[in-house]
Amino acid sequence: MAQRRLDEFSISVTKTQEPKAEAPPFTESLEKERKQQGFPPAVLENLPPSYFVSATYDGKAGKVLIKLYEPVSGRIYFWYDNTGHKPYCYTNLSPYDLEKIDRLMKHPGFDHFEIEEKFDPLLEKSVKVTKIVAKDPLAIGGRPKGCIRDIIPEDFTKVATIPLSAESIKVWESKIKYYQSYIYDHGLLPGMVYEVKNGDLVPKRLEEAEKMIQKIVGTFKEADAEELQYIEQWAMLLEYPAPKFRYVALDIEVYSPIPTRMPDPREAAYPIVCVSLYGSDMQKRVLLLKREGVREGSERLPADVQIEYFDSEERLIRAVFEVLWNYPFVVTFNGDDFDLRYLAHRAENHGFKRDEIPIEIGKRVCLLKYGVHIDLYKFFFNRSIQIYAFNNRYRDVTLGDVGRALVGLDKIMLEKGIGELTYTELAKYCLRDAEITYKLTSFEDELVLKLILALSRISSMPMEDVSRQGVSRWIRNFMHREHRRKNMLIPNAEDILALKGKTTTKAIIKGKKYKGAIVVEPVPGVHFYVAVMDFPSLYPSIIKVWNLGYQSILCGHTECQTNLVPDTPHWVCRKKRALESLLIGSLRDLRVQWYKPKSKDKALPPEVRSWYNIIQGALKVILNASYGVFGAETFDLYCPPVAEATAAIGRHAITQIIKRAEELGIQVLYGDTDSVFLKNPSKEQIRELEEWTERELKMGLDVDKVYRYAVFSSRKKNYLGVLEDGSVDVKGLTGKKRHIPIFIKNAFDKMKERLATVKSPADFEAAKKDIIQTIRECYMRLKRREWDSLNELAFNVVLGEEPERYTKTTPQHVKAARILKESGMELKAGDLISFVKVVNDPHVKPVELATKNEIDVDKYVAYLHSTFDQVLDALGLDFDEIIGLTKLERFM
DNA sequence: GCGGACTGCTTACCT
DNA sequence: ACAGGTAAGCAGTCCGCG
Repeated sequence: MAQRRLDEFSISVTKTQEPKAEAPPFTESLEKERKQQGFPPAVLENLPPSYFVSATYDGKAGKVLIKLYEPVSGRIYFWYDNTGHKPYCYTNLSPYDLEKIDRLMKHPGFDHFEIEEKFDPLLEKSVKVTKIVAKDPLAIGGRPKGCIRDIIPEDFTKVATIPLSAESIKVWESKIKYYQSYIYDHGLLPGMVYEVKNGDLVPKRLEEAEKMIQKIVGTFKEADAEELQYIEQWAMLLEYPAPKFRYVALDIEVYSPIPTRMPDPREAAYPIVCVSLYGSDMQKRVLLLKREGVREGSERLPADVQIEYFDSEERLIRAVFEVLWNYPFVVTFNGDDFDLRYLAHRAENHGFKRDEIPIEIGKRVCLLKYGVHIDLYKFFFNRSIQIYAFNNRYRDVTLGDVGRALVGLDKIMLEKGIGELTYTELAKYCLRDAEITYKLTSFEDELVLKLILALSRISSMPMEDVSRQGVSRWIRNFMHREHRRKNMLIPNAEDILALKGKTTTKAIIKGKKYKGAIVVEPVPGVHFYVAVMDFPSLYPSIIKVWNLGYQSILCGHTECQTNLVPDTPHWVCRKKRALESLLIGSLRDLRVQWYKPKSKDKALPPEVRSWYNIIQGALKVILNASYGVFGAETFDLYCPPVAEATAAIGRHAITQIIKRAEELGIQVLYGDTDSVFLKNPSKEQIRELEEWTERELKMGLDVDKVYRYAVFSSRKKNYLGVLEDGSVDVKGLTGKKRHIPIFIKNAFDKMKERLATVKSPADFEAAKKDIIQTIRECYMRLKRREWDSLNELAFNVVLGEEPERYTKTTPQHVKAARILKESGMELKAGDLISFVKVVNDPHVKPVELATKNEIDVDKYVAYLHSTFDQVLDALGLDFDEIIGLTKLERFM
């Protein structure tokens, strides 16, 4: 019932009668109109419910600027700070001392001092600090020299009346982006709904969402008051509805005299010959530059595509800019480094005035003066997004691969260079790229934008930042937000490290900082009925249950020193909850107890399920990284003993489970980090194990899945399991690695399909025969050189670095890359190298350059051998025997 | 000069 | 710029070998 009301309500607030603010075709009158209206868009005294989508510091105005997206009109409105908030940092020097620092007092950006009482989480007590308030953010930090944050420790040691070490002079919070600091101080929530009333920015309260939040909070019966507070806070961020977005996908094509070379966007030396725009209002436009000697082309484009020819490039660019002044969201694939950068520089080359260019060029990003630019390349490149949000469905971060994997749409292959295409060929090619970019944004009900919105809410970051930065920044920012909310000083990384930096365990891998998880030696063979039990989000659970955080680990109380982390000398505070423990713990609880199950609940309307699915995905990404960040030097709250303690407790937990399972008479076949694979356990045994874990470890242990049967070799992280429904899990086997030749992969997949049909031990005999057949066939085809194309034999390996930067060794793919480079190919880190193994000297060759006869067939047979060995061992088969038989046959 | 044992580098994977 | 653990293949080194 409540669910339904939520839905109705979201309609009345955000349902945008399909925003109809159409992208107007280029007209000079429209541009005039815009100028008359004035830019930025009129700051209204009153604005209907709108989404906080972006924030920045406007240097000209000297104020924070917040961009609000109003979904009914589909427009962006600007709101400028009217509270007089100013940038600042803290120090432990008194104003009296600070006044002695000449360079500070005379600094043009210095404003005034204030004295504040803050809680110092490392000293575990309240302290008086001086707030140094500045006129502009760059005065605090950001300029290479002469910033307030550097001046203080540099100069005070000289003027101090008593000798002081530089380390004892502290400056805090000087590296926080000003608009973030503003967001935290005003308790603003990016991604949420606001109104402007009499010029003030005020949160919009949505009754139905609020009711839902209370309902959710009510289901957490075991949480204490402090935990409930956090659960409620998160639930608010996650329950408020998302808008329908109005956006346009943009892609440009540039003429290049050398077809294989990408034109440099910083020089923008060549003309932009085509721009495609694909809008959420279903506008599809292709803007083409008229050039001499280019033919029309015979193909036709779909009727709903609007083709526009331009005599001058300048007018074409103006038409594109009109669109960039119009849409609230502009989506590109690599627009930061190419499309927008090129457009902006090309416009400069044409003599456009600065305020005619709607693009703000940064070092690594390109933002829009009006709307929000989302660069999907940056977003999909994010490893956490790739793995956890999209389950590794795409492997290369290219428009073609991501498009193929997520929306079933590939790039158009070109046989010629851009300069040699006819107008229609060029239009088609360019439009397809914009179409893929558009569909990557629109698919599954605008999943990508909604995911970014959800992450923006969780992390308190503008959508642009959240889509470009990594998970450690998201986590850092919500932790910073909570420090400010609780009036805690945000500690400096070096202070945390100096006080709590030591690790004590020894990593198995050379060069790592501490010991990680346990992997159980598998029991080789085929096992029927295998139940996999695991701890749902083990590490976040540990952080919650054990109260882990930089404050609580190795705390100052002697009474807590007996609360030891197993396998380490570290102790954990018993008196006060750590922020991280509360934040991560409450997020975990919400995902496990509410969003994950509800996203699959058929009783809920599909829109709610789909939103919940996005939320649980966003939470998954964050939770999966929430332990790792403590062990990452680049994380602002880096605290190695917290990471070490988490892993140690994890080892303890799985060890206890294994011990208990064996005591219950269950055979443990395998286990990794947070899971145990149990051979044919009874219902009672499972229940006992669950109950024991809950009671003794205070953590949940669930049956994650049940394999009809599983195949283990003696290798860890290598197995194959067939589920009840016949689907097959393949983990770590060479046959699924992406670098292996398709030729071998196909044979492996054939075996996999055959294994999926095996239901009982008796079925195995027939399956084995078929598998033998498959292998023999593959072997014979190799020996007889019967493959369709050399591509089938190509290994595909990613170049981790520029080819020249391999100095220690020269791996095969680098050899191939260097050969390619000699033949004029441009190669950089991240490129995929396809090569085959050949008989003659360097023993590798890029596929493009190789011929059939030089293939080293024996190398491929050896590879086939090792790929299949991982499974054959367990099935009691022997590769050599399989091959040997065929040799015998040939003999007879 | 060559092969085997060994270490280290690199990539791709697992949780 | 989340962590550590594992597999595999190859490059490079060292050592013994009349």
